[in-house]
Amino acid sequence: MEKKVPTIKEIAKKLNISVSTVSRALHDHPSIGLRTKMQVQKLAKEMNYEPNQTAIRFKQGKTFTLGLILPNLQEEYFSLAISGVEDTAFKNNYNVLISQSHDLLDREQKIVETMRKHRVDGVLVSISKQTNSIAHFKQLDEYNIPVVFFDRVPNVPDIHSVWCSLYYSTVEAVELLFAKGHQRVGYIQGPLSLNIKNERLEGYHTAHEKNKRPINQSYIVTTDLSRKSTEAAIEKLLSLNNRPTAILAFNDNVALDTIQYAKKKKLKINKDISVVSYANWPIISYLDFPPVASVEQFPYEQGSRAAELLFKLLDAKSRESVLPYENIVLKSELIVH
Amino acid sequence: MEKKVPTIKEIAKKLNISVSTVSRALHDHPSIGLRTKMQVQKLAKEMNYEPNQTAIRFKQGKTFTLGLILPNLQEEYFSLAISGVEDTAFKNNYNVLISQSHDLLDREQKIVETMRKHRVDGVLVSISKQTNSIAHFKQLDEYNIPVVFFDRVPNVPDIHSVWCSLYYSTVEAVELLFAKGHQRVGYIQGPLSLNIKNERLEGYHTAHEKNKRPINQSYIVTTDLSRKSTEAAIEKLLSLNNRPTAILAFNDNVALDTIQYAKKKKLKINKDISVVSYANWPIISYLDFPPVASVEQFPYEQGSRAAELLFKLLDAKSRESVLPYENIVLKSELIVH
DNA sequence: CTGTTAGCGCATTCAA
DNA sequence: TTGAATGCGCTAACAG
Repeated sequence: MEKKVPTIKEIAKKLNISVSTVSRALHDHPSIGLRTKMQVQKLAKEMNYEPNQTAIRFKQGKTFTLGLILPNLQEEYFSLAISGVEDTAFKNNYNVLISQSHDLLDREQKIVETMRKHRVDGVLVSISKQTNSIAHFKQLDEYNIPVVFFDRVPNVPDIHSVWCSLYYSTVEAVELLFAKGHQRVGYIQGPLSLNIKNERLEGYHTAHEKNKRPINQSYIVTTDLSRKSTEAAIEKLLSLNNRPTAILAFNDNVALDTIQYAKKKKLKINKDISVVSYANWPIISYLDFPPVASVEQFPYEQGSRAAELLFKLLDAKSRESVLPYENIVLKSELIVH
Repeated sequence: MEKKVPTIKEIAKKLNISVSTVSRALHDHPSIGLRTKMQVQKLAKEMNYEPNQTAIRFKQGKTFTLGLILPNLQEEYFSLAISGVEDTAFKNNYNVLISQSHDLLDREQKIVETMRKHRVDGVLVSISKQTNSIAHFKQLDEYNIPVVFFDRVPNVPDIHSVWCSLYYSTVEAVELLFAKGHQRVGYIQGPLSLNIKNERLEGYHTAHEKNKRPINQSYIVTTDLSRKSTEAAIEKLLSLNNRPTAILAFNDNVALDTIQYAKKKKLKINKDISVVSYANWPIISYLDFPPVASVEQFPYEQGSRAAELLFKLLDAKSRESVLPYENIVLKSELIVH
């Protein structure tokens, strides 16, 4: 009942040749006679021979698997990144082992441990919002497992990374709001751990400077991304004497919470208050009053570029060479709705 | 620079004992002297010994990996299912290899091939909407790789499956609409391939019968789940003389398209027309006019139950026994918003 | 209670 | 151009 999976040994026996010849024939080794090679390949196909991956992995000391650590899978943003990683991995005949940190540092640390034990060949990671040290990733160096950070990248030197620069789009976004006549633009920033490359804030500043507008520090508030915290933040903004008429929200999630809260407070969206946001979820097209614009960060491309970089590192490693740290920066785009 | 990973051989040498003794000691084999066992375990810890998974996989002829095939990862629904599968897999020290069929039959077939080549120990699948034959899954039987279908389950005998029954919730949903005074309830059904266990339709019928309402066949329309098709379907309903005042939508996606289209046609949601839907996306809480109710299908639980069933099958297999086909049916719940 | 041995499937080195 | 032999790390059958 169980179909027996053939091995090179059986092919060898049937053809009365040695296993090494079979192995070489199957790999198009140059020093194999055309006749034998053809014979072997023909029989292999007939017998439905398929190399035993577990054996190869064992022999090569590689798993042909890369670990992908994400904060979560719920956000479509990350699931698009997965597709980018998977497509690239597939092209390289690699598997992807996905794990969610659920934005918890200790889970992230455990995942790294698990992946190391499973001997993944390399790791791609978008860090959790609690991650304030990357010691657990640095530890992988000792095992010669390369790591590429992407999207959510820690602000430390000597790492490989791929991320999307938000600076120019942010300037553009704030200037768009100015152009629409908004005098006072608030900014709801995310947790500091995710803000280390504070490009949103820099862009916010630049836009104000370029347009000779003063910055009111009370227009800048912070959320830890929980709904409650976001509501507290927006509440702070709305209760100001001269409250902002437009808001730059850390991401679409924050934007949604902001919009909902503002509506609850009887504010008319896009009239009393406008929102610009980051991420560009497809879902926002279903909103009655969507953000006026979104900053697209190309998660699919970030994922595939990160995977490509990782394969470059793996390739170098197999040639016993070491590449310098590389930091790839993509450019975001402002999408006006 | 590269940290050398110790093996049992080295432990054995250091203690002047044999590798098999080390192996047994590490596995708490009963026939090992307490002293030696302690010694071994102590040294192993000191040396940071970690068993080489690739070697074990090779030796055992197992990958300790299960394949998970999903239509896509974008829908939060499926990402919750992933979490259910992963948590259960983790408890069993298994890895999960995830792939997306993107609702295409040929991709699904290729994925099955790939997973077989990678020698996954078992497969979990929620079929694509094009899947009209499960020959590619049946083929896995010959390799003794068990398959569990879940959520989107084909309507054929002799399979293992886990799904969520929608019948009672659908009756409840339609009766809720009746109770709210709706005389005419339309139904936008999905593609036939996903409708084989037509529980939505059955529930729709039952509710009408129970309440002695005739069924108007023109109130039942079909979408292939693309936006265009959904719009055509709702257009059909809205252009009827006696158009429905409430709609049962195949899922939240269809519900969103329906609501948006109705708004475009200047209908007041929840007044001129109400919607009930399946899936209960968190996102709908952000809508100004969400569906009046949703049928929750517990994707996380479906995923974990499916994984548990698969492990039961794997366990039986390792004992050379074969279990009868099992079909686990969960019950959906109507969530009124 | 412990050691010896064999072997999983494959790639590869060395020898012919 | 091909074959024989080796070993990757581990488990388990068999022997003591």
